Amino acid sequence: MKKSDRTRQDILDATASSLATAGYTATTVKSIAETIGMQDASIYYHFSSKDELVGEVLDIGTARAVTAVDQALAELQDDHDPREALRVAIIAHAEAVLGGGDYPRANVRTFGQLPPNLTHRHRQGHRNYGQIWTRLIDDGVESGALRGDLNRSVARLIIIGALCWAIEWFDAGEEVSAADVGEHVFQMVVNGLSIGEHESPAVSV
Amino acid sequence: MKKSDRTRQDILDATASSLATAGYTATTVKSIAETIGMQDASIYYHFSSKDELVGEVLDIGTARAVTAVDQALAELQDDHDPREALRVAIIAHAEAVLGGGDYPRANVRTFGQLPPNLTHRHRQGHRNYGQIWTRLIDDGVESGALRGDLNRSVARLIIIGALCWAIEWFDAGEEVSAADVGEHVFQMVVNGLSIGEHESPAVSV
DNA sequence: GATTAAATCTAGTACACACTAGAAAAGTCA
DNA sequence: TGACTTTTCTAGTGTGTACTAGATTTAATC
Repeated sequence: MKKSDRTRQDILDATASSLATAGYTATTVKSIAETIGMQDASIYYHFSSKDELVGEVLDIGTARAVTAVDQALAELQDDHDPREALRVAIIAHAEAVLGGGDYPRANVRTFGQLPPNLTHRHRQGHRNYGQIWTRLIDDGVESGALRGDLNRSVARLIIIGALCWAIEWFDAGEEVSAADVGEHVFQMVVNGLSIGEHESPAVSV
Repeated sequence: MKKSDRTRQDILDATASSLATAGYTATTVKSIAETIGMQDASIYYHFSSKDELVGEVLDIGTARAVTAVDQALAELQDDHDPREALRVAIIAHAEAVLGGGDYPRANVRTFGQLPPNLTHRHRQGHRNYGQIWTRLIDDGVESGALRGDLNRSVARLIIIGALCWAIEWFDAGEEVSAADVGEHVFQMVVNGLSIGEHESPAVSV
């Protein structure tokens, strides 16, 4: 492995870490360089611009989240309940984004803070990720395991949103683990907080 | 009403609008001034700093969200179901943050992008808002209407998170209204997506 | 060990930002 | 109208940012 590759990796790691904890604006080229003991100008030998560097970090983050969910789903038995698939995916997402490394966390943390060109660059990746969840919900509804009276797209975004927002309050030091958060989201959005019979009033959307 | 008060209000409005759509970093003093046809230096006659101005916008946003939820709860009948209180609060929050004005939207949109001093300044406001929801969930659990096997704090944050993240995808132009989003969140977290009996496996947290 | 290539540093540029000082204009009221 | 206050503008400062050019050092190769 060339020295260049190692340095490049160090830069990516430092950037992911900074993005995950400090956000996009507070992640400056200078601060990244300082973290790994370099001059800021040296970064540009490895990356053509800050946004090129950030973009690569976000690409890695997306890929890792997708891999985590895909892998968790692949380990399911063939005759699994669609609810179980949703549960496994939710927990995998929670662990990837909350308990996992800096890359997926950087992705969620900087969502909504990125300059337009970076937002646009990752639109397709987000769409692809969304489709995993669309399929899970469609399977559930069509097999009769999940309610069909709700807007599936809205349902999908609510689940992902509950998980993504957790990054704002989740504290790895506390007694609640990333998997616990996932389990709670599953319990709430699939089984519901309510005790007793559902009323399920019609929601026409 | 003095001219100064009118101008001051214009500045606040422009700031709220910019924060709600562009976020904290992209909201510059110059851009605010341009919106209302002034020079950027003139802003400082009315506010001592950018963060003082932004802080005031966020204070107003918090106050409006609290008022919206409080008011909705006050209109409930005395013998209401605790689930109905939760429903009303969720929908009120959704309408305030998604369908309402720029001020509450600015609050949610800039969450996680603010400099430390502003984050600290609004910690108490967020705590107060959280307590409204804590009480709603406690009432539900203690009256036997809601499950008691989940961590109530996590449950509260998941509900608020699902609602707050909606600001990232909600499009006022589409056919799904802010109240629809609230109704969906309620249906999911309270009644659940699942059809049929709950399994409710024990979650020990 | 000399030669070449790779990697980093020094020293800058240009620009956008929040913010300031003091002059100018606009508004108020006798 | 004239004196005074309030509000806004012009013209700047200083700082932090991404980024560049070219010299310098470090590593690899013969």
